Amino acid sequence: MTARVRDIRQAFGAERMTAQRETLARVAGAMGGAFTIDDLAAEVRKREITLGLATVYRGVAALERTGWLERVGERDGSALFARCRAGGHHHHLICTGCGRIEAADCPLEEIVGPAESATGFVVTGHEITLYGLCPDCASAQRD
Amino acid sequence: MTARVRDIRQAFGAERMTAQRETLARVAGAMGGAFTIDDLAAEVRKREITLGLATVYRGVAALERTGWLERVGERDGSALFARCRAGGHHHHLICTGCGRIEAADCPLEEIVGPAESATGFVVTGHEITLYGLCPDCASAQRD
DNA sequence: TTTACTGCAAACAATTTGCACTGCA
DNA sequence: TGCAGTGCAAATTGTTTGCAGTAAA
Repeated sequence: MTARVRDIRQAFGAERMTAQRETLARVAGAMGGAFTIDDLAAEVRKREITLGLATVYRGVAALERTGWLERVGERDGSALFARCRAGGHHHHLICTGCGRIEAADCPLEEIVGPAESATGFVVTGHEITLYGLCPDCASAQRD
Repeated sequence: MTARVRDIRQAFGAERMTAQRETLARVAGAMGGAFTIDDLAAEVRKREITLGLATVYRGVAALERTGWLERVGERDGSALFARCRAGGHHHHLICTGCGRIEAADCPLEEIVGPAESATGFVVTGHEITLYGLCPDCASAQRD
């Protein structure tokens, strides 16, 4: 689950690599689910490392730029990010209980076609995020 | 397109109706598409009416509570709202050219069902946004 | 040596809230 | 009349930015 060294090295693409950025990529890669900037900063702090909040924001933005991280939605007004390894076109299911994230297939054709003909738009991209409870959290809630 | 009197009366459900709220519901109902709080406030101002910004926020929240308005996404960090047909699921198309937004019906079940059975999640909410070019921008781009 | 990255604090923008006041029901 | 709704301004909150110092390349 933890990101490998090769991944970390490539996380920032052609941009400059620093100790802070390595920490950022490493911790983000080990988060295991969707996380906010605050979650990430807290996790970094747990490792006894201090990073300026602005550095975290800028680092995450850079990781998003290279595609290493993906913005997958929002929670309580904060942006949610995740390292998603699923290849190809897909969307995300985010567990509102534990932040766990799963990839979901995209029923693109069934949505886009009708939408285009109904509105005259030419659809070039889209974003679909589903929120819910993963099996564990769902069963925990039933107790 | 303009909301009828009956609609306005029911917009706030059992909550108290005031002159400000009537204005709010009337203007929101006449917006024709998605709008931000700011758009709405500006439109109200055009009618030579003054409403406190907090009143607009609280009024929109109330309209959302009753289902009369729906939060449909965000633009430049501001929440986007729209008056949508009650009950029906739908998604939105955002024009990357001019920012114009259109709503279209959406067969949500076709996304949620398969996603739930594939992952074991219980889906409780969703965010769907399509990006593309509206007819005007699409033809402008061809020139 | 160049200049991108960092940290801090101040700046920002959207939204919320406290409080006294007003006016529906 | 009572209490929900209003208006203002101050407070919050997530995020961005200016700037001087530090360190990759």
